[in-house]
Amino acid sequence: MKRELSEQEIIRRESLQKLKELGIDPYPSAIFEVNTTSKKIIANYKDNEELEVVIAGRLMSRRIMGKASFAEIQDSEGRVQVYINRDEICEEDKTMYNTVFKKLLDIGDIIGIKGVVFTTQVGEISVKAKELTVLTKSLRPLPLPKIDTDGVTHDSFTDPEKRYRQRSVDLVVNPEVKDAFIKRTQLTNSMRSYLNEKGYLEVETPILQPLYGGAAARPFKTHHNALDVELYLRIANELYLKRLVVGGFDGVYEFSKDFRNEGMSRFHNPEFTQMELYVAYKDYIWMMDLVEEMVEKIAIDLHGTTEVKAGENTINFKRPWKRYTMYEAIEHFTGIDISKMDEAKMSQTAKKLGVEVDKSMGRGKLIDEIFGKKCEGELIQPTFIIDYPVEMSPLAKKHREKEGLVERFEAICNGKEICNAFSELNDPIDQRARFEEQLELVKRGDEEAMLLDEDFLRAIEYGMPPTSGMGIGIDRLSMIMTNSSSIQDVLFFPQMKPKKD
RNA sequence: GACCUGGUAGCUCAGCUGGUAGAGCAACGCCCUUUUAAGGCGUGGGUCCUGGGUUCGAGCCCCAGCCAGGUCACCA
Repeated sequence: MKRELSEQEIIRRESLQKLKELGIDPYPSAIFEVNTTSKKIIANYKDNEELEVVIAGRLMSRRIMGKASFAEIQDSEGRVQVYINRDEICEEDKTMYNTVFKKLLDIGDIIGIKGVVFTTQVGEISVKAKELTVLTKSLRPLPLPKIDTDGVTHDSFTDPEKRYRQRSVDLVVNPEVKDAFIKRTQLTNSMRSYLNEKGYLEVETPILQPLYGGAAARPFKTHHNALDVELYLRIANELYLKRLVVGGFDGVYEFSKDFRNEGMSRFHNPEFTQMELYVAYKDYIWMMDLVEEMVEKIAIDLHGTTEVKAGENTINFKRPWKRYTMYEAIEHFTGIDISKMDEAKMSQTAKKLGVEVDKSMGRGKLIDEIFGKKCEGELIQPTFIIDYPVEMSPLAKKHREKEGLVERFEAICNGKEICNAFSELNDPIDQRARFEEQLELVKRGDEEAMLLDEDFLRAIEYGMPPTSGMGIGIDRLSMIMTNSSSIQDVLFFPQMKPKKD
């Protein structure tokens, strides 16, 4: 597996060798004690102050003018210019400047600078180097975008394939990419602290499961050698969290990586993150209030306001959000009241609305299709859609008043579902019947129908208190909160096809 | 999965109607002690995504494939 090295890589390896010959370790082990950052230097420097600093980072540009040079160092917070004068970093022996800095260092190398902050004649806050330390030699040339005085970027590294496949490089040369990921972590921190303040317990449940459940999706299959059993990667954590509610935890939540063996798109990655929450003695109406409050708080924590820009739209998470029943939403967007229609009439109506129908579709599926085609994309401001057909929701409790519906809601925002919740079905006899209906679907070839989980049924036969449960898509919410149009922009390492070569 | 677009130097890209493979930056060499995307002068660098085909001749045309992006479908 020998790779042909490019000219520039060969040169860098030769420089590496020469550094070693000069007795300089290109990969030293000792601590390099940094005492500030680029950002702090620029923010805090006052003229005429004798400020000694030690910084470290990547060498990102070099302007050599004989015996003096300017370079830019990029650390975790930004860049600062360094002034390197031959006679300031060298005593008698000028090797450190003439050979090491000018010849053997390359853009991308990680160096440490000890020096004094000053302002150049042109007025740029810089560090005058007194000591230069090689911390890591870089063996590959970085793609190197440059920004000119008009703010125009030249040679920017934008090829999405290369960016996603080589995120390390992307982060080095496009530091603004970091911002979305920092926001994403702030989002989960904000959510976690909200839930903790409410007294709910963060837990962990299995990713490797003998039976998958809790959602309608095709799973990834794997194999445990020692036990010689097939296992599945979880598609949801619902059934395990409910077992914990049976066991006496009244409020549990989990941030979970879930895995679905389905198509990919800018909204779908095979592994994605959800937060699921289950609270005993509550119902779905109560949960709507919680979702509103929590997401509003997240928007404020991240942006200092409830208004968030997402593409063309400005989304306002301020409470209260609009609430429509599914029938109301359909009537609102199509002008047709389908609530009293039978299956035949509804099928006709769907066809008229341009929805593709086939004979296998029951009433519930038709409603869902009409909603998906005619309403979901129109809902830009956060909106709750309430009361779903029972056929689509085998784990939700039947509606306390409305025949054929369940107590379920989704939160829709920017035309996409971000949250799904219901009053959890805790009647074990009904739950068994619903699983059996799902099994009928499996027999008819539905690859996404749920499996009957006997162990879960046994748990709720002991009695699960009335419970409200909710799942919220962290990737989708992150996309909205960071104004990203693709899920790949909020995942460090989105799934890509392996390169064949 | 379908359709559209793209894949050329380390990076960003040009390459006409099929006729010797190009530019800027980066690299390398020399000069230069406060510069600002790019100081000056000079030099080297290519599996034109892969495999077939047409042709005297293919980066360009044709076929098949790989990878990516977009749109749609699928995915509550």
